[in-house]
Amino acid sequence: MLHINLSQSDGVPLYLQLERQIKQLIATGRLTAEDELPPVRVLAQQLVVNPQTVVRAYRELEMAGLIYKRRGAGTYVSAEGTPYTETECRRLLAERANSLLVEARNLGFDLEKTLALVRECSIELDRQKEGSE
Amino acid sequence: MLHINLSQSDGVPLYLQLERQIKQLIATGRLTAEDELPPVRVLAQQLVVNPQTVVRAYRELEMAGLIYKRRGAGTYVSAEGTPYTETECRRLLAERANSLLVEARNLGFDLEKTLALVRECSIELDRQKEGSE
DNA sequence: GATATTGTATCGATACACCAACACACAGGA
DNA sequence: TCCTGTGTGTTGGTGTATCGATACAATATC
Repeated sequence: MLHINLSQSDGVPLYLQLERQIKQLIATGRLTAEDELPPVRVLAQQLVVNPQTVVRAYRELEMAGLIYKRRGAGTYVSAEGTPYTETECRRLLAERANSLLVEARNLGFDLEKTLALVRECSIELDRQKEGSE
Repeated sequence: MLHINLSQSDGVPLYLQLERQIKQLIATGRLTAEDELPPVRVLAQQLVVNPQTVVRAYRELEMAGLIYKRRGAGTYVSAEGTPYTETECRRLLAERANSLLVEARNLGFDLEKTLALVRECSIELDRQKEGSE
């Protein structure tokens, strides 16, 4: 069961959110060569999204060379995955952290208040995760 | 001169990015009642975006009661500016925090490591801020 | 071969961003 | 008083992207 979280309200297209998250799973080795991805219908149902949206994400990932598909069989991680380095991970996350911090600051949340919020969200995420496993 | 930054690549619709940032400017008092917003064409040129995109953002903000428009005159911040309640702020930030956490988790960062990163970024932001003031 | 499972193709509704032409408000001169 | 120019927001139309619904085609399994 992949841990993927899609937001309907943040404006980023669903297929793009999905594509990015799968990319990260591959990049960090949580999905490795020859691992099987869920069938489009299954993942679609899990994410409460149209199968075509998953198809779109899979297609983009295939074009990027990260996965390959075999009709009737399934979708698999290809061997050529090029995981991000630790440094790249930090850079990616730092960008997100920065936009969170800027927005928090604009809304009157200081650092400690923001950190507390992140902690709360983390607990909430864990709770959801447990419930679904 | 409003300093607003739109990203063409993060997937969020331009009008929505614009709308959110103006909302924040109002929420934090950088724009206050009766302040005049730039004409749609001017802001559009500044942001290198179509005037209609600004129109869209202004329209949404007007429907939210945050600004009002006078044809031939301009666009102004309305007096009733109550952009966000404390609850709404939390909800907004919680969404950002969630996407950060999901991405962090996917990239192999646990909670504590993520919090440490956020702290670092905050320090870095402060340093930049000092430099530019 | 028959059937289930998987990905694929096509179409429609809606949203986004752009472009061009329009309509209103105001100021200043005839 | 009228006209006209400039500045403002407004309206309608086009192309592309997103997302969904449905029917299709290839492969695996028995």
